[in-house]
Amino acid sequence: MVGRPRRTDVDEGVLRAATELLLARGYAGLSPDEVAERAGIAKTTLYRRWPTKDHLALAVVNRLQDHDEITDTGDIRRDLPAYLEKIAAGLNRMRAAGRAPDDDDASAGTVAELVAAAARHADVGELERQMYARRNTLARALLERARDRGQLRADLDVEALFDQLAGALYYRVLITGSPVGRAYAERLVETALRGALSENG
Amino acid sequence: MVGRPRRTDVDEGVLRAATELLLARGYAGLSPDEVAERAGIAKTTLYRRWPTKDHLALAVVNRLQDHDEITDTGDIRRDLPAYLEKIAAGLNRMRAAGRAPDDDDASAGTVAELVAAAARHADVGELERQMYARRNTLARALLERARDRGQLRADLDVEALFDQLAGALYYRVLITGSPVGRAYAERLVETALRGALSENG
DNA sequence: GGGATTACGCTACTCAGGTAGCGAAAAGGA
DNA sequence: TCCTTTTCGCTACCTGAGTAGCGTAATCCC
Repeated sequence: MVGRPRRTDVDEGVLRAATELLLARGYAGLSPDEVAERAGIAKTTLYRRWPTKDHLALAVVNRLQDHDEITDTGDIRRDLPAYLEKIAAGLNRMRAAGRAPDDDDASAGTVAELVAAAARHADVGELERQMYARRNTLARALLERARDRGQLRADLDVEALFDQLAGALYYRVLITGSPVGRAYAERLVETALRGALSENG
Repeated sequence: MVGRPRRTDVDEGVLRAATELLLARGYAGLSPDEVAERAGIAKTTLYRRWPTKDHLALAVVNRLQDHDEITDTGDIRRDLPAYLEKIAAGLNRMRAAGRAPDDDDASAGTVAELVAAAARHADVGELERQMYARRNTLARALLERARDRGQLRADLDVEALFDQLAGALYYRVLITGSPVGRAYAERLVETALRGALSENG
């Protein structure tokens, strides 16, 4: 490596400042100018590391993700709602970013902006998908173990099932604005596990 | 009514121009300046009718929705995939807006921008939800008829089921970037109808 | 101790979405 | 006819995201 090295403390300072701003004022309030000022660097330096505000915002959210482990008690009816609730908690945190504590409008806030960011920049989309990938791998493994144990159908379409569960959560947050919580996670799992057909359907 | 009346032909001209731009160049290429110019009006007039670009874009998409009727043959296994396919077709059309015919990257394009627009402006969100409401009502009625016929469980959670089906489509378009089409719609319905549990689960 | 190379900070700039303010035009009502 | 009201078009402006270009600082290599 040749040339002047990057200051190693800049990334952390920037992400700290950006996190504060994003949580306090939401996506619209995340101003690159102000982040640079708070972090004590020049705006051009900021842009050298994160080429757009969208990139910066994703970096912030990525760092905020708790690297949740999955608990596998052996009973899919317990483990699955618990895991969905974790996903929902993450969504609700992002949904709440930048608004007053008593503000319960339907807006999806930061979640929606990140989805749009992924659509605007191919590389942001790529990173975002990697962020989800670990989580999805865990969930898929959970389902596959339950299937191997004989609790779930041998010919179950695991991908479709997981899309349905995670999808319903995102759908409510992004599209309908309905609440997602423990109770809803349980309804979801119950509906998906039992199926919709009647005995003679 | 007093005062100078609005020109009645402006709305149509603007929406025509905006539709052309949105379909040809995508959301980022939908420039209010250019729309106004093409429609032969002043930019300030445009903003008097649609207060932001997001409002304008929603108006365009709303007009593009085909007011699809639902077909109810009496067999939910046929009707449900058919209906999901219609939703998917709408999503794929928006997904394709503004890109080259051979461009099949994962981006959600206009769909994602509309979701973000709903998050940015409460009234846009409200309108968007109304747009979905009619569709959801139809689907819910379809499911309820099937339940009343005895094809679906009497105690089925219709809301959760619909969230799962529609949610999976949106999830793939917005989050994972996977394709949604006829084949996927059928996997989805099959998985949701049969349920995930094994016989002895 | 020189280059070569890369990062930093600064100033100045572009570009797009959106706004302010004003004079003129098109109506209805007295 | 004149007054009020509202729309229209225009010019000028604001704001926030992002860029160009330059002088200077820090490092590696010879």
